[in-house]
This record gives sequence, C-alpha cells and structure tokens, in this order.
Amino acid sequence: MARKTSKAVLVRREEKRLEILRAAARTFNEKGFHNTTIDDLCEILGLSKPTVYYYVKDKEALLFECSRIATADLHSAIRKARDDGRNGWERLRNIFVAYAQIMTTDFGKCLILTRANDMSPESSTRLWDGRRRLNSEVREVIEQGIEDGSIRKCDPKSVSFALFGSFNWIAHWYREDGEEDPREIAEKFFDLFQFGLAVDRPANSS
Amino acid sequence: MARKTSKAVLVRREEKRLEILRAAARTFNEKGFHNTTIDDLCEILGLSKPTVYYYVKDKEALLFECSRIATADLHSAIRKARDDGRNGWERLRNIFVAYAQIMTTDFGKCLILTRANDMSPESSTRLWDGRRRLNSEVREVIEQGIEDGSIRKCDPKSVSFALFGSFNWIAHWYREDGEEDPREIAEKFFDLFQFGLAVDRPANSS
DNA sequence: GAAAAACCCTACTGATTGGTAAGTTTTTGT
DNA sequence: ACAAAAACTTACCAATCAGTAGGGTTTTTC
Repeated sequence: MARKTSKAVLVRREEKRLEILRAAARTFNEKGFHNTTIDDLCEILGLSKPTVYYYVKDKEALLFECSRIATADLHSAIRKARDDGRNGWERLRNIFVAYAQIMTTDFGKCLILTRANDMSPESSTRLWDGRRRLNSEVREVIEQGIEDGSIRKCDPKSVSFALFGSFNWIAHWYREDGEEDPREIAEKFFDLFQFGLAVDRPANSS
Repeated sequence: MARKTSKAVLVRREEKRLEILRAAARTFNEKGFHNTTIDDLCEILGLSKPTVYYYVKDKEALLFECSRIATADLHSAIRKARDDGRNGWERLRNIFVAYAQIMTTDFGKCLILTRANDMSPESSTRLWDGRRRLNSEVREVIEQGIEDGSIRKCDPKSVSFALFGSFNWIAHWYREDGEEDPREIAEKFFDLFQFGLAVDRPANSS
C-alpha cells in the first residue's frame, strides 16, 4: 500500500530548498542574475546540477521564488507595522522602517538588484501586482496624513517616488557589517524627510 | 603615398557609432544588458553583426561607451551648474537639477539600470572613479551648506545617500511622455528635501 | 580613372550554460 | 529486512549567442 511522506521529510526538503534559494539570492545580488550560473550555485552549495533541479524547476524559478519570499515578507512586516501608527505620519514611518528591514535582507535586495524581465511575464506580473498594492497604500497613507494634519500639504505621488527611491537604493549600498543597521538608517532618513534640510521654514509652507 | 581621412568621413563614422550606442542604451535600459543580443540591435539599426563590430570592439564595449558618455555628460553638466550657487544649499540644488537632467537620458539611465559587473573590472573601475568623485563632492557641498548656515546640521553621508537614492531611482520610473520633465521632478524633490513633510518644526531642529 | 579606404555582408565557429537521461545511493516506512 | 521513496550523481545534449573569416560593394582621395 502507499507510503506516507512524514512531516520530518517534508520539513527537511523545505529547509534544503530554502538553503538553495538563499545561496541563489546572495549570488544574484553580488554578481547579477545572468552572471550567476547554476554551476556557481552548485559550487557554493556542494551539490550537483541535477540536485538543484530536483528542488527547483529552473533558473527562472530560483529568481521568482526569491522574489516571492521577499514580497511575502514585505507584506507581512508592513501589515504588522502600519497598524501601530496614530496618524498618517506615524504609519508612514512605521511602514518604511519595516520596509528597510526587509529590503536589506538577501531576498529583499533581490527585488531591487534584479530585473523583472529576467522572469517570465506571468511571474513578473504576479510580483508587480503586490508591488502596486504597496505603492497605492503608501499614497493613501500620505493622503491620510495630510487630512489628519500630521503631514503638510504635498503631492503624494512625488513624495512616494522620493521615499521609495531613497529606501530602494539602500539595497545598492547597505552592508551587514556597515556602521548602521537598517532601523537606524530608516530613522535617519525619516528625520530628513520629516524636517528637511532648511534651517528655517517660510511662513507659507504649512 | 598615404591618403588622409577627411574630417567629413570621421564625423560620419562618429555619428554612425553614436547611433549604434543610442540604440544599445535604449535597448539595454528596456530589456537589460544580458537580455539584449547583438542581433536585437542589428534589427533595430538595419545593420549586420559584422557592421556593428566594425564600429565597436565587442558587446562589453557598447556598455562601457554608453556609461562613459553618461559620466562625461554628468560631470560637464554638474561642473556648469554648481558654480552658480551662492551657498551650499543652492549649489546642492543646482547639482541635482543637472543630475536629474542627465540621469533621465538614455545614456544616463544606463548608469543606473545596468550593472558595473557586466563590464570588465578595468572598465568598471574607470567609471567608479568618476562616481566616487561626485559622491565626495556632494558631501563637501553639504558640509559647506552647514558651515554657511544654508543647510541645517545633519549627517552629510546619510543625506547624500538619501538624495542619490531618490534621484537615481528616477531612472526606473521616468518616462519622456510623463507628466513632469526632469527639472520639475528635481524641483519637487528639492522642495521635499528642503522643508520635509512635517507641519511644524520643533524648536531644537536648527 | 584607378587605387585605397570605408563600409558592408553571409555563413560560420566555438564556447557557454541551462537543463536532462539514465542511472546509483541513501533514507525511510511498513 | 525489504521495498519504496527521496535524494543524489556523471555524462551528455541542444540551443543560444558573441564574435569572425573571407570576402564584396561603395565611396573617397589623389
């Protein structure tokens, strides 16, 4: 009669798969998707190519899975973070502190350091849907902040682009052994976005 | 006896070469360096592969030349722009207005949308040297602004990272047929970086 | 007008790499 | 203890694409 695969075997398989994905994410970030060969990953992992293909469908699936994990982590972290804010500004801040923490992980960096068109249109469409939701949520939170008086009147679209730019670019320069951790970086950026660089505020700016 | 190549022939050759580089830059930005084949470019240009290789050494040289042109344009534009400022803040603003204008061209976008390690170490080192000079100049200008009182006391490194992040990321979303041109985008970003999003300024922030 | 140079082409080569066939070995479940 | 499943391997294939050999055609210079 049929044998059941135990939970322990499934867990071990998933751990092995995650190990492969982590190695892929790190190497994609360091060398680029196309400059990374499956043989590169095999060397890092101490496995053969058919073994890698035992766990993932193809090279594109490696990238898709890395990106999918990052997107899931991002949404989960942001869902927790945003609900703590008392007004638009605090929610915005909480969202981006969470954002910085995810986008400095290997999976998170993948979202920034690789290209959507290295994946199939189906795959990149699925990921982009999640991305679009986050974009529109950020704009809504900015609008809430304008309404509740915690954010000055501004163009939410432009602010959103500037914020995402600053935070996305962290993936390019952040190092785990750097001077600041992601939370400190996020706090500093938010101080800047909160008060700007001007020494004095013109009377009409509120 | 030796024949001289006339200036007209040299000009025409250089124009043809620039045409090839422009097509390369646009396609690298749209599809990615590795997803772009020489055959793709031939189709766009209406030329054969050996003809492309008549004008450029190899595929990597295409990317290097695109990046080199962008870097030269950047330094030229910034050299002109920064000298007009009366204080640190104005110079900073002028630098980034110029920066936005170059980084939204096809060559400029190449600097952001491709990877340094798609080029040889020699090539990317040469380009990085120029990049590093710009980075340190921006920090110096921020420090000048703090000294002359046009920029509030802040961490120049952090501000520099945030500014470059916002401006570099423009390459990812800017479209020529979009609502705003690069100067307008830069002005809006600088309004944000100048006054921040806070409605009021705490007394100790200057 | 002729030779040199510029500019162009088709057909091809060779290297690389994603992915698999056809197994073997190890582990697990009964 | 044995059979099934999981996990793994070597050797190989096929497709792709960067780049070139060996020219031909057009333009330019003298």
